[in-house]
Amino acid sequence: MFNKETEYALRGLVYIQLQNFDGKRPGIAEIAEQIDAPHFYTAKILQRLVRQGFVESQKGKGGGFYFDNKKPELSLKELIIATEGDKLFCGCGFGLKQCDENNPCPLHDKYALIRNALNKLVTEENVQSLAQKTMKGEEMLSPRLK
Amino acid sequence: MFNKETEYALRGLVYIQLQNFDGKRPGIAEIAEQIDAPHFYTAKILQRLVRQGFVESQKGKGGGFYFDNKKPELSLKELIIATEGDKLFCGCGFGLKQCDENNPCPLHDKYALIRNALNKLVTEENVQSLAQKTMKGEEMLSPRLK
DNA sequence: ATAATAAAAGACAAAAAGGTCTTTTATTAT
DNA sequence: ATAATAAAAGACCTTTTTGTCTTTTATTAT
Repeated sequence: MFNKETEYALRGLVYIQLQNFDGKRPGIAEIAEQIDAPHFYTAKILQRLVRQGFVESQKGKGGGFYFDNKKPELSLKELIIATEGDKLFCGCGFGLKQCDENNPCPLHDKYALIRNALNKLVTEENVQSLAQKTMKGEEMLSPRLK
Repeated sequence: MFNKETEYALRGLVYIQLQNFDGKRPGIAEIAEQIDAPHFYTAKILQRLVRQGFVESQKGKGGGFYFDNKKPELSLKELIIATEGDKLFCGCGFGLKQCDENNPCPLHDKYALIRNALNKLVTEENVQSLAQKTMKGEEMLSPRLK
């Protein structure tokens, strides 16, 4: 469904938030290892997210990544649109440039229902809500990490 | 959602079925033009589908592509799995190798609902049912083609 | 038989996605 | 001040996806 970049970004950010809850600011090496993602690629992805203002970072000793509590929660939709665009949320299942109720592809009616459900999911859920689930329950960020 | 290969395969096969209903067997050039897809790439994709037995072809004068009426209808699920694998139907939204009810990622519960709905859609719908919709109604295969 | 036709096969290439690594810059504890 | 630390920047590479084109093979109408 999502591409690798989105998957690593999702897992990475949730891990950062999870550590933040605990008063810690994890570094790249720790993050990549814990979410089972390629070290340098994860670094590159997080750098982009920092530049876009989705997450903050601190250089130097004791540095790492963290969320600015003054900023609103980061919805999955914002994040996904930033990493892979909005095709998933607006695009036609058949790949038509123009496809809507008035000019539907043969898949439109049923596909639109699923697309709407997906929209709802990524609008409602955010990095913080997912981190909370991981903290409270059995949810996990990698096969190794509880 | 789907990759280009899947999109072209879907549109191409529905167009073939649509023409078959009309007693015709369209050739590559016609198909590619009508579904607004790259000529040679469409050819390559259809060749693969022929080799896999999803659709039939006839070389030489008067040749073209057609469906074998003796074969069962071609579900979208079979087709999609052939073109891009089953990640969409089994994979974890977070990209975890192992993620299920017992060992869920933080997105699992809500994501599984959507994945199931998608499964239902592609299991119920098939190339023939989509072609019928296109024939009867306002559904279209390309912005140009009704 | 022959010519015309149309798919099959496969080489090739551009673009995008995914990934690695080194160097630079900023920060901070000492 | 300095050394250690950690992110930022950016060059570079590999693989996959997407796309193009030429040559070959099969079929059929004549």
